[in-house]
Order: sequence, then structure tokens, then C-alpha cells
Amino acid sequence: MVDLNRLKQIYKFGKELSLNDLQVLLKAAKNGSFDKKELLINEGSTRNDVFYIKSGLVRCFHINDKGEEVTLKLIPEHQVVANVDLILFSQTSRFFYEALEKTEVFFINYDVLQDLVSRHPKLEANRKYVLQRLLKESMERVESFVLLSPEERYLRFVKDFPGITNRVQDKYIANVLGITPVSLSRIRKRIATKN
Amino acid sequence: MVDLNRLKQIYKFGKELSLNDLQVLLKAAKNGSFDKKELLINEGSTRNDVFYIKSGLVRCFHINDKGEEVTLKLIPEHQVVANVDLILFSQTSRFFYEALEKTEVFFINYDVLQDLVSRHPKLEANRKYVLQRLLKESMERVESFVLLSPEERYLRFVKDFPGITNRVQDKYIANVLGITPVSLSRIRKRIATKN
DNA sequence: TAAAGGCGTTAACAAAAGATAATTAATAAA
DNA sequence: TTTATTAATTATCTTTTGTTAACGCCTTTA
Repeated sequence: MVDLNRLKQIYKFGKELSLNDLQVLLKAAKNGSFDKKELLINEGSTRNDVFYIKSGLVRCFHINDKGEEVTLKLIPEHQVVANVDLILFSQTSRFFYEALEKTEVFFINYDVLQDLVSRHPKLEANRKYVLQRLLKESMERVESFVLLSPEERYLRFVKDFPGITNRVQDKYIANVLGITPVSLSRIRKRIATKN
Repeated sequence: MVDLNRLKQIYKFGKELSLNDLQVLLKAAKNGSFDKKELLINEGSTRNDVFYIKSGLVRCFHINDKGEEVTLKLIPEHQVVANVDLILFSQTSRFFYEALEKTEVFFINYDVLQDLVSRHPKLEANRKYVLQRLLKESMERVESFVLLSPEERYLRFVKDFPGITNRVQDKYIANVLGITPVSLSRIRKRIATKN
């Protein structure tokens, strides 16, 4: 018998969820594992699994006209990865989702999840929680672009995402901040010389 | 008797909503009207009404350390305005929400809405719809900051928001794009000379 | 009607960022 | 361990943006 209370603590998922509902969810979910550099979701994919990252780190990136990779988002443990193009936009994925570290996940098919939610109404609270969390994160990011300078944006990013600089390459962080790697390097130097 | 089908068409609100559920919602909602320059929500406010803009235009702005107004978002008719700081962050509003035009709204207290949703489960679909739409919009905005240059961002903005340049001052648009009014003026000139 | 204020444009200069390439440092592969 | 690759830093130059201020235009107010 799994200790669900412990599970909740460890995986921080079902915040507003009863143990019973969490059990329903976990019963339907499968375990998965991705090696470093392995893709969870490919560009053009119609895979509609929703992943919950137990451990590891996922990079969402796009390849532009010039063939360059542009990283949009870094998603660490205890967060949800999904093919948002499919779920929100009803189109194939414009992005790649790649494991940057060995990544352990729960995953569940979105249609199955929909069905599960309709049969267990209390799960709706959890869906709401996940959606609100995504919304909050996204809105805070918009705010950081409107209200902050690139330097301030960098400082806030590393503050909100402790240890990230030791886990991923700077060029990915630069992309996420909407600047070039060269510019990020200069910003870091500027900050260093201030202190 | 109100023709709800017509209402749905006009107000585009209850996309996934049955007429009955829409009726429940509208019955609980009050009508409101704001004159130009009037505030829907003040900074520091704990007002937790959710507004649906029937007609008009609302500006969400912030006053920074230097006392300057910085516009974060422009919200036109058929969209939802809410005190997100209160609802998502459990804190008083950091922003002002000001009518830029005479603005007609439906509004409903968020707690009342919560209660309504719990008693009419089908309304949950509508809440999901609103949340997903906000998320989509916010994510697209983040993408525009990461993937596009200021000039491209401006072009996409006016494309996605037809007629906006005739409705609001350029300085508000500049803020929303994360640039200065002077820079926006230069971008417009650059675009003009290209054609 | 005149005065005042606000806004968009333009100018001038400083600061920052982009682009490209060279160098150094770190990492991965042989 | 050595070699090959890849990433980060630095340098140089160009372009863009920020800042401040001046100017003309328009709207509002007296």
C-alpha cells in the first residue's frame, strides 16, 4: 500500500486533492523515464499525454527559420509538461520538449484525464489548480518583460529558479530571458563588477 | 423574455455553456457602467468582482518607483477583467484598472461565482474556458517577447488587435510591447519608409 | 479666443544590445 | 589522456534602444 500522504508531500501535486481522488489519478497514470537529450514531445507531435515531472528538467524549444534552436521555457521537477499547442490551440506541437537531465515522470493521456475528471468531479479542482499555476507563472513572466530591464529580469529569474545556473547552459537562460547569450555574458560581468 | 441565443452571439461569453447555465450566470450578474477615466479596480483594492466587458476598453497599469504609469495590458470588449492579484496571488491589487472609453460591463462577485459554479457544475466548463483563454493569450505574449523583435512584436500586436491604434495612445501600446514611446515612434517610421 | 497641457515626432547623445569572430574554458568523444 | 566539440567570454563594430529635451500639433481649459 502506497503512503499517499507521503506521495503528496514528495510530489506536491494534489494540493487541493483528497487522498481518494489522488489515488484515482495515480492509478490511471503511468510511470515514465527519459534519458538526457531524449524527447518527451517532438515538433509536429499530436501526442496528448500530460506529464508530471517527478525529477529532472525539461526544455521547451523551437527551431526558427535560420535553423537555430530557441529555448522558450525550462520546466523542473514538480511541474507539468504538456503539448499546449494540442490542448489549447488544437494544432500539432510547434515545440520540442527535451529532457536536459534524466527525467522521471508520471504521465496520463489527456483524453483519459478528461474522462476521469468528468467521472470524479473533485479532480476538477486539481485541474483548476494546475491551470491557475500555469497562468500565474505566465503572467509573471509577461510582467517581467514589461516592467524589468534585462538585467533585473536575469536577477529575478535566478532568484525564482534557485540553482538553475548550475543545471543548464547559459544560452538557454539567455533565450528564456529574450536576450542573446553574448548579452547575458555581459550582464553577468556587469553584475559581478558591481560587487 | 431575453433572447439568450442572441445574447450569446452578441456577448460571445458562454461558448461552451447551455442556455440554462448562461441564464443562471446572467441572473446573478449585475450591470455596470464606467465613464472614461473611471477606475474599475484601484491599486490596493480587495474588490473581487469579475467583470465581463460588454463594450469599451480597459487599461491595466502600474505606477513604478519613479511615479510613472506603466501600462501592462489593454482589455477590450468581450474579455474578462478581474483582480488577478487577489484571485491568483491572494494579495491586494498591484494594478489600476481604468476605463479608457465609456465601458459597459456585467460583473459578479468572485465568491458568489464560486458558489454558483459549485451548485451548477456545468458552469465549470465556462470557468475552464475563461482560464484557458487567459492562459493562451498570456503564453502567446511570452512567445512574442522571446521569439520576436520589437518591430515584429508591434506588427503582430496591431494585427491581433485590429483598430487598437485608433483607440488608445501610442505610449500605452509601447508599454505593452515592453519598449519606450520614443522607440515605438522610430519603429513606426522604419516600417513606413520600408513601404 | 487665448493659454495650458499632453502627445507624437524628431534630434542628439549615451548606453545597451545584436552580430560576428577570435580566444579561452569546459565538456565530450576517441 | 589526448583530441575534438561545444560553450562562455571577450573584442570589434553596427544597430537599436534609452534618455532627455525641443518642437509642432492637437485638445482641453480658462
